[in-house]
This record gives sequence, structure tokens and C-alpha cells, in this order.
Amino acid sequence: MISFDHHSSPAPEELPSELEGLRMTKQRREVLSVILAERDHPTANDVFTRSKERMPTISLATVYNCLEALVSHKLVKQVNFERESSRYCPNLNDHCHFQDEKTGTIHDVVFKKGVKLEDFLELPQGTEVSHLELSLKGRIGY
Amino acid sequence: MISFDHHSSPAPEELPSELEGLRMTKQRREVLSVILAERDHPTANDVFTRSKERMPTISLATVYNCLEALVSHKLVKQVNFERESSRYCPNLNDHCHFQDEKTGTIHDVVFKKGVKLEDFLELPQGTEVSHLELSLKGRIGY
DNA sequence: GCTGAAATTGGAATTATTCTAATTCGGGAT
DNA sequence: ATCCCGAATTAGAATAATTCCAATTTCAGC
Repeated sequence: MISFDHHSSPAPEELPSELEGLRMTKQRREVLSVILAERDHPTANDVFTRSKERMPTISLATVYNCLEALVSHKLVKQVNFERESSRYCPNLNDHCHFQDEKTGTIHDVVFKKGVKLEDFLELPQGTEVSHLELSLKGRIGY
Repeated sequence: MISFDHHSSPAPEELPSELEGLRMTKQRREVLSVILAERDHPTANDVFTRSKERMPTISLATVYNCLEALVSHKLVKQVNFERESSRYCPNLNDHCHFQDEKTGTIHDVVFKKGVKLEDFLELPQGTEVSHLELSLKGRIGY
């Protein structure tokens, strides 16, 4: 039984020119494809470095702009661990993150099938949760 | 049924000179008492401002030092919402945080009695979680 | 009351991120 | 195809939170 989330890597290229109402510019496409290519939760700076390989003129500001556009259009998720720099994740399913303290590697962790927030949290009724972030740190079993 | 966590305010003053193996200096005592006095999840800067009222010579660096000492000795919890500045919380019980999008107010939210991580997360067996942070945003029911 | 280690301090430094203002791009109308 | 205009990109400056540094100060144990 696999518990950490694994993905079959979809082809990163050939994205439509508009997605979720977001104009897919060269740079946004590049940034998105970097995030899809290596699903290792890169930081903005990682994305910048990788993007420059294929698009040497891209700027860090643009990478930040693109990331913000992709996140707000829900094509990518932003991942935070305490005050570390934000990381980016293409897994759009409901999930959270586990950071291996040994290696720093971040793994996606899925919620058990059918679990609802009210099942494990004492939330006042009527509370509407618009955003949830659950971050774990620890050591992986062997 | 109360769902958000409420506290009876314990007396902030007269803390011992050593706590959890941490030397309780004037400044650490002051910082801790500020956090205990108003349980509104202040930022480091909030703590600095409030501390200065009674201890005008305290420096921001010291506030950061004290907070780090208190957090690492588990007398206070550090609370993060995305990339906002860290906030500090004297509630040592297992709990998480809900930020009201309307007001910015942060509420403690407790886990349902007896709930374990494995009840709602697909964690590989043998995984040891040493740190968990769950942050919610949304709107409160009326 | 000394002494050494730890804590405090003010200011400088760092880091991630955002802002700014100028330029470029690209799609629709002509 | 060309013009136009709003949006996107860019380089660099600015900001904000936090950490670092080096010089004092404190204080617990002798």
C-alpha cells in the first residue's frame, strides 16, 4: 500500500495558449513546465535557475509573477514550511506535505478517502474554510 | 458546544527563575508575560512594542532571541500563516489555527478528542512526525 | 567581589519577496 | 499586414522579516 503520493509524469510541453482564463505566455508556459517536469517542490529560485536553461532571458521577477499567476489560477500550489521560502507543487489534488528532516525532501501526503475537516477538527458550525495548509516534518520509516 | 479554544487567563507575572531548563532572564520573563497576557497571537514586532512599555530598553534582537529560546524550550508555540510574519501562542495543547479572513483574527482550533494522524492521513507506516502545523483561513459562521 | 559563560544590545547584513518604471509583446480592429 | 492598447516582462531598487555580529552587560557559582 503506497501512502506517499506518486505521479506518472505527464508531458510538460504543448500546453494550450490559455488555461483557466490565464493567458499562457512563453514565460508562464516555461515556468509551469519546469514545475511539471521535476516534481520536487522547487523554490522560486530553483524555478528561475531551471527556466534560464531553456529561456536565458527570463528574469526572477517574471518567475515570481508567473508563479503568482499560476497559483491564483489554481494551476499550481504554493507550499510553505514555517518561514522557509515558498515551494511550488503541481499536484492539484487535496493533499498536504511531509518534509523528511534527514534529507529535506518533501513528499505529498494524501488525506484518507472521504475524510472531512469536521471529522478531526472542532470547528464552529457555519465556519467556511477557504484555505488549508498542513505541513509535517519528521523521519520516514526506513 | 464551544469549538474554538478559549482560555482562562492565568496570571502572567511571578514566573520562576528557571523553566524547562531555560534561564528566566528579565527579558525572557517579560516576553513570556506579554504573550501570556494577551493571547492574540502577536508578531515579534507586536511583542517588542508591548514589552517596551514596561521595559523600554529591550531591543528587537532580544525579543527575537527570547522568542526563539521560549519556542525551543516549548514554553510558547510559533504560528505561521503562509509567508506572513510568525506569530506566537502560549497555548501548549495540541491545536491548530484558523484565521478569520474578514478581521485577520486568529483562533485556536482543537482536534477532536482522541483523533490520531493516521486516522485522516495516509502516512507510510514507521513515519515519525516530529512537527505538525495546520493553518486554516476562512470565514466564521456569523 | 571575581570570573567566565551566556544573554543583551544596536546596528549592519541577509534573504525572500514585492514594487517601480520603462520596455516589449501580442491579439483584435482596421 | 499594421496599428493600438492593455497586459506581461524586465532590471534594478525597495521593503520587510529575520539573523548575524561584535561589543558590552549580566549573573550564577566560586
